[in-house]
Amino acid sequence: MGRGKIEIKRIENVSNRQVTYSKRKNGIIKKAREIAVLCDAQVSLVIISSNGRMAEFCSPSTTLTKFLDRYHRSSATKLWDAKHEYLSKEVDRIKKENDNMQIELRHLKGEDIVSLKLEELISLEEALQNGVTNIRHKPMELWKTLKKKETMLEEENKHLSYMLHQQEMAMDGRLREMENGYAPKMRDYLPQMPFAFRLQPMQPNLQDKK
Amino acid sequence: MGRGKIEIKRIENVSNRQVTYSKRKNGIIKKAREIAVLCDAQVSLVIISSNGRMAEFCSPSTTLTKFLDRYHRSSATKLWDAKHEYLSKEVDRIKKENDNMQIELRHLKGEDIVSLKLEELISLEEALQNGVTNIRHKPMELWKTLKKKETMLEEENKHLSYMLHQQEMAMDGRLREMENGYAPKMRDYLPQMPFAFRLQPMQPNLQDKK
DNA sequence: AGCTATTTATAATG
DNA sequence: TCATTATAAATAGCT
Repeated sequence: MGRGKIEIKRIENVSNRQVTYSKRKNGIIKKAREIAVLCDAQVSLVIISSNGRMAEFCSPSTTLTKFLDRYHRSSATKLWDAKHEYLSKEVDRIKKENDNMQIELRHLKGEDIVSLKLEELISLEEALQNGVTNIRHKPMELWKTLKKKETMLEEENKHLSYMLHQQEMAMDGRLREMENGYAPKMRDYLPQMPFAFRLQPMQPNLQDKK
Repeated sequence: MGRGKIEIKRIENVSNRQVTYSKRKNGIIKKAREIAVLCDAQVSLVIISSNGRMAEFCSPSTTLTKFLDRYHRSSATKLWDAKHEYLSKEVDRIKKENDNMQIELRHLKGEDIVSLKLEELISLEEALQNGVTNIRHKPMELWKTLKKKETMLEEENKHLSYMLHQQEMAMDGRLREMENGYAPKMRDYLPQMPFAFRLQPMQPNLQDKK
């Protein structure tokens, strides 16, 4: 359509090319508007010239974004998704990491532990015990105190046993001696003996010991 | 360009509209290809008909994505960024959540606690103690066992003290009785007495108690 | 779908 | 760049 027919191939003459671009750009935009109006179609047309200038047409009441959303929905291509793939994967990865930490947290707080295997439970217990140990050594101190109390009581116990043993021996020795002599058999009236003497209490004062 | 001139307004006759759409769609796509080739331009053309079918042209060697990247770069609009905004914010939000959980985990594991305030430390300790309590009650059982041992030992202690007391009383009573009679003073040779009698051990077998 | 009269777009030119 | 114009191309209405 012009003074002469032209072959459809790149126009080498720069100014000729620019002129043709300008004319045809207007032409195609007009056509885009016409088809949009006449046929009630949605049209997105973007043209970038060889020197980088951009022109666009978008059918009325359609922003390019809305339009591309629709494009995405009706198109089988996943070009749009490809652009989002990295971010989406990142989101998924971090969400998974999040979930695992949530679970670990819940376990450390002692919730939801029925699902754990025995080994997991053991290492979890270790982790907790370490936590207990490390946090200003407070729980550890309680633990040590209790342990110390135990040791102390055991020693006290041994001591008392020893004392009791010696007493019994002494007593028995005396009784045997007496059996050969004058006094009645001690064993026979030990139970009925009055409880008259005050004894220094042998159990330690647990609160004062360190 | 046709048998008659037409006004550029929506064609009400449906089949007419569809025919015109089909013809003009081919025309505009041809024009798009021509301007792309002739003028070395990049063209994106997407048309969606009123009945939802989509047609597109994209200049050779330009995927729509690449094209839109270029569009984005040369355009002042932030349409593309807007699409990314949600995902980016999501990433940031979850990363922050992640960090907080990492910190909480470290604290529960007893690391990095110098930075904590006292109240935080206390509630952390409580959380840990709860964890210890709840995990299959194992630490709790240890705790209870130790406590039970303590109670047991204390009772044993009392018992032994009582026995010792009674023995001493009995002994003292006997000795006083003897002092008035024939035997030498018991106290004076108690220490040198032989350890001949076997005594039933009074301390409980700690392993067997429940 | 084709055809074709007619309109429209535009290449060449000034 | 802009206007003109000859001519190619597109297409409305018809079959």
